[in-house]
Amino acid sequence: MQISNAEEITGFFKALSNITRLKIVAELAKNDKCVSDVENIIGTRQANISQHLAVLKKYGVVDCRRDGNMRCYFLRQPEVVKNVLWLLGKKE
Amino acid sequence: MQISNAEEITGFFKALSNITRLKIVAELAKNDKCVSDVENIIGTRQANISQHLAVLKKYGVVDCRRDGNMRCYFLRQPEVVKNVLWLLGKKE
DNA sequence: ATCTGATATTAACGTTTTCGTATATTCTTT
DNA sequence: AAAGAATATACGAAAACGTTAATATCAGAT
Repeated sequence: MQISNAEEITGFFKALSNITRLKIVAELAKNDKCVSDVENIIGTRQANISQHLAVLKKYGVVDCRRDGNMRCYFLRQPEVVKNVLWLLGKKE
Repeated sequence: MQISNAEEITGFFKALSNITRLKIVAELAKNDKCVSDVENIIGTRQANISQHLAVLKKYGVVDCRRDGNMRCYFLRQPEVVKNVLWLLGKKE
């Protein structure tokens, strides 16, 4: 097992190491969502959701596009994320 | 995508979100190793390696067995770990 | 019983995360 | 232009993390 891009990989893990961000990512795995959608589902303050989305974006897990005055967030590598979560869900 | 055991999953990510621990895990994916083996390969002080191994153990990523006065560490779910790392290695 | 090698634990300290509050930005509508 | 809705950013306090150095533990050999 060779780890070439270790920084990138630890970044991915860091991004998903917070329970709120994990929930956000699990939601985005279903479909793209704007910030207020996420806010309603997760039940956390808007500013905090935005902060977590910024972290996820910083580590390359998500990206977003404008849609009116909303921003629509989506997974950059949906299949990778889904497979990883599936593997861990199956764990023991 | 349903996340039932979110705590456990974020724990796994937290465990692997540090570059030293990622390296340790990548080494253990090759074969089991005692602390001094890891120390030599990673090139970090013994105390630090032990601490990181303790974190990995706390989050259920590794476990260990005694072998004389050494401790032999190994991955608890080698296939899960290998598959996750493989997926991320293939990213983009 | 003591010494030694291997590993673990603890304390201290600087750095990073997390989350709240407040404020700013940007687009849309009027 | 002004107001309102949606989102982002700034800042500060508390908690968590990472590293080093020092010390403790524990199994095996003498």
